[in-house]
Amino acid sequence: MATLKDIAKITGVSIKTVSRAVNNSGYVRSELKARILQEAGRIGYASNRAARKLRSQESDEIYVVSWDMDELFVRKFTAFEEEIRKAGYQVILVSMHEKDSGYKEKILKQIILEKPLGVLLLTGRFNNIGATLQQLRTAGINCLQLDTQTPQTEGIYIDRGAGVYDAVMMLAARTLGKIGYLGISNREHDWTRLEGFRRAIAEVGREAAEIFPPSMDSIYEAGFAAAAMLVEHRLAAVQVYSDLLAMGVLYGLSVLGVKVPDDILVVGFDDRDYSAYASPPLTTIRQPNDECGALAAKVMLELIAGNMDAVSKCYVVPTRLVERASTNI
Amino acid sequence: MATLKDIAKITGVSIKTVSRAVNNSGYVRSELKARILQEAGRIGYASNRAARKLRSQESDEIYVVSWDMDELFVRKFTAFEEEIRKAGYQVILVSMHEKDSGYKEKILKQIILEKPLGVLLLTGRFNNIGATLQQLRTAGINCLQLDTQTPQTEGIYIDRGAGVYDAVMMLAARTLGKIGYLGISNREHDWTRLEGFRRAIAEVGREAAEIFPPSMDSIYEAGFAAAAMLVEHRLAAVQVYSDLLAMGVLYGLSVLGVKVPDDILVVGFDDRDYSAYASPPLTTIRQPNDECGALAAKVMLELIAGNMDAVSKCYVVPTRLVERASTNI
DNA sequence: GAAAAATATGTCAACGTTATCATGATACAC
DNA sequence: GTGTATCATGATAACGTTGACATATTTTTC
Repeated sequence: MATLKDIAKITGVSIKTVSRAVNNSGYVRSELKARILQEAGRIGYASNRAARKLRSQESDEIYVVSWDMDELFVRKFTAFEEEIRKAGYQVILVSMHEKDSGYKEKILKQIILEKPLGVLLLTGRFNNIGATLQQLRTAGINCLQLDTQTPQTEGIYIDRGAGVYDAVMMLAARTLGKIGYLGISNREHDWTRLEGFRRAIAEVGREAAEIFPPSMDSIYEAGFAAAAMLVEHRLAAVQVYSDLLAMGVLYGLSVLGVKVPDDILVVGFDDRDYSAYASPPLTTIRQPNDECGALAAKVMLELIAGNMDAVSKCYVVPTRLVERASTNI
Repeated sequence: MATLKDIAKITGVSIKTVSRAVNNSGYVRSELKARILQEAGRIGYASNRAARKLRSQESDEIYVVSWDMDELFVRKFTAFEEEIRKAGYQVILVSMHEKDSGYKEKILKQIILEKPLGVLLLTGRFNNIGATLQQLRTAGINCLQLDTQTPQTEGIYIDRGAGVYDAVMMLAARTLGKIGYLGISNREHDWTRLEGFRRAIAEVGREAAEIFPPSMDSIYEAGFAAAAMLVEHRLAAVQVYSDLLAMGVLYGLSVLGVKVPDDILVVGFDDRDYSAYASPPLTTIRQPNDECGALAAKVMLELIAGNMDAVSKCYVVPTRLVERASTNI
């Protein structure tokens, strides 16, 4: 492998000068720099990351900590990774899908030990994400969470209320009957969606119903069971809490012989992969996970650049309504 | 951060002796070693990976190269990652979802430059995966592919033919009518499934049909359009090439007013996340992606341990039939 | 035209680890 | 008792890079 020493020997200057040239730091005559860079390219020089890290005591690695790698995670991650890699840094993914709880602490210690350039917590499942962030910050590590669930004073937040508002306004324009909201019980972050629903209903002055199915083993089953409730309420349209719940609803309705969209319009939330493949394909409110990932990368790069107040801002990302057959009368 | 030097100072021995103790290499009096390790634990010593890599010229990093991170990939990856991390190595994920083709070569060069302990190619989309493997091997890097698609003389391979055979035998036991196979055109690796279908049909001596829908923009649409073909053939049951294709089929059938499973039994292939959420939930042949990932880790660890012929073996992994409502008469 | 500032290069040491070689011990054989 | 393994430790030098500091040279400033 080619080293700075090799280039120094070839060009007849000191190692330090070569270092300055390839790192674009300090002063080097532009003509000399050009010659050095040319030689470097010729012999295929690439900086030894281990040596650089050892000496400079700073790394070019950004850790992404995940809990479960579902598709929503993947969308965020790939967007983040692409942006970070473009900026010349390394992304290291660490997943924590481990059973015992001590594992989390162990991994976290390992990460702090590596003194990475940054850490992105890409999971809402940290039972104490605030404390973890604090722990990283006191260790002097740039860190960021990407939760998007709860409205926050800082961080990246998807405006779910506005998404639901838009969808319900669309439903109101397409039907004359009663519009329902199918939620899930006991979930705090359901609130933002419900708020959007109420705002839209108040604006159009339409008859409405808020339905909360009893919780079951799986969200899908809850949706299946809830289909009968929708029929009872004689809804013309329904906004469902999530795509997964909506999938259950679609199955339940088909078993009951209720046609979508002929008898009832259905809108989901998330835009999961499967929503496009449902029977019928599901209209849904797309969570812009890729945008969030890219945005997180941007904030991280700002942080690395020393712009510390980038993290204390609140970024609100809008959703997008994706219309498919389930609302297409 | 605590270093070997610190421990040496405390215990009053040389750095090298401490190094020997913590690395369990060379000779150290057992009583002294115990004392050193105790001190190391007390002050929270952890080996500096950068320094170790620089000096020893060998790393503890295993790269995983992916193309697209779909859920099947995620299942393989998480299983692989867990096993490798348990063995004390680092896993670094590099995704190549980049447009320009030169990108692949660039990343590959970067990886080789890092001289990692191993590389796992976790993608079938390398247009020349054999050459890439060769390139890595000549660079002296332990490497492995995890394609699972095509039957190979070496590597890990999912026995798709046997999976389809099992499913069709189940269908034959549940119905008396004609059984169909819905494939996709122009795909070489369709062959293994078709072979399984034919073997089962030959065994039960049942009337059968092999149907290949015209290719469309998306697999899902192709399935939707193919529903009519299934009806024309008056099939009692159908084995579909993939879950995605089957999702289209289910939608097409529902529009045509054909009931699943009352009028026709449907079996997919893959066990994607969405299959459990279809209308009705889809019986499918599960690809054991997690097992494959764990197996790949095992082979990789063998390779690292110097057991070079571990990679030249062929590992065949069986599928598993997951029965859901779409075949539940 | 002298002082100050910017430009341009080099020397040396250090980051924390491991490899090489050297040096004692201690044990065992003949 | 001498020779040869085995056991046990240390001194020193790397690995490739960058930081601190030194030293020229050129340019700018008043």
